[in-house]
Amino acid sequence: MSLRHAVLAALLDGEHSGYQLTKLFDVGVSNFWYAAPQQLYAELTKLEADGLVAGREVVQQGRPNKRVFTVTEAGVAELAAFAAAPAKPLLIRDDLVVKVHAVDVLDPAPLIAQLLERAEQAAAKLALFEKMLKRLRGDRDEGAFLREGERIGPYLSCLAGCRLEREMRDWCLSTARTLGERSAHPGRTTRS
Amino acid sequence: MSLRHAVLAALLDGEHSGYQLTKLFDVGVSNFWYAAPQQLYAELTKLEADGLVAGREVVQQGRPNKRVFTVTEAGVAELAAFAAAPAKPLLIRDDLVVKVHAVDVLDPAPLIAQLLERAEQAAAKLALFEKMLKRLRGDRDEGAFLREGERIGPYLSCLAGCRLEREMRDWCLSTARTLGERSAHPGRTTRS
DNA sequence: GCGTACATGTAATGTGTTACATGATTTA
DNA sequence: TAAATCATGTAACACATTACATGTACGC
Repeated sequence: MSLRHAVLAALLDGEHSGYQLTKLFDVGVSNFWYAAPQQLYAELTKLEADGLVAGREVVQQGRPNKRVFTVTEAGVAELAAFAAAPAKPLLIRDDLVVKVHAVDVLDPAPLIAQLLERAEQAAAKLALFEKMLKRLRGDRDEGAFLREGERIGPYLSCLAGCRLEREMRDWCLSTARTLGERSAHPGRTTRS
Repeated sequence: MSLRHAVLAALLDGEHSGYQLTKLFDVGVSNFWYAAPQQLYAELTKLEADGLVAGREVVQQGRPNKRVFTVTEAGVAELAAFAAAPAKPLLIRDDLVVKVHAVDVLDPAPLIAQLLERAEQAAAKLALFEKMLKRLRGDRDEGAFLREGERIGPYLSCLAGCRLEREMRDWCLSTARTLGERSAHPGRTTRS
């Protein structure tokens, strides 16, 4: 039941439509929550019915109209209750690491390809996150910004995203290298 | 539908009962897949029905009997098909980072407590993983083991777990410090 | 006798994913 | 005119979580 809190937290950054949230949650790991587009539309409907967000129609030229949402006072209260409650443990599920775990009975070639692809995706996200950090802190350096900035939440969560993506990239690259070298010099008994 | 592959991968490490898998998946992030106990029992039943694992009754003294499972040839084939298919993107969901994202409208005190608690948990897991790495590589150094070891999959996935837990620990500590210092010296306009 | 660890499940509920459906407007 | 982006949803299905249920055996 905490998709709603993730949505509320995302809406603190400003008014957004369902579609815009889709994009934010697609980059997603930035705020450590993944959600599919359809989940977001459904959740926004529920949140509005519960009075935690307020919707507003925005008429656009050249594009379909959209509804943008803001967090209400009740929404902030809900977030406060959520933050005070004990945090659930991190939920993580990753195909790729499972495959690597099983690599000894598998053909390593497709895995190496997938690791390199994932490394690239991670590098791209990292670049995106670092750009966002720069934008958030403006001309201040990080220390000063974290001491004096008015809004540091998104910056701090983005730092977490950076750490994750950096490690993901490096792990993928080093794992791909290890597997590649073993394929090139199979100095051990072949299994299967 | 890849809980089954995570289970198959875990069973490559040796015969395990449902209960034992419960413990492995509870430490869990080591192989980057979280699953609740009830999921595992259900999945094992299905896997056995599909012929991907073989169960064997183990009679114990002083304890209830248990059924342990091994991956069959069909199971390995299933894993191979899984590994060859494109990997799904990493799925991550973390309450705690969502809370930090929203910290600017919240009371930071309970959050700081949660961050420190999480840091401790991460440190404990890291220690566990590092012990496991030592056990897996034996007396060889890492480079030699990765070049010459016969079974490196679990080692590589455990390295990923180490990276994640190390970063989680450091991020939690540095975020808690930042929030703590701001509470101590509120040199900015108070909101709300 | 009580709590903890071992050991395994069923059933109900809640959440998330996938497929389908629609339609405007912009760029190639 | 075909594809891409913007924009929002419904419905069916798959999956995960929670609560409940049961029972052995060990150590305190």
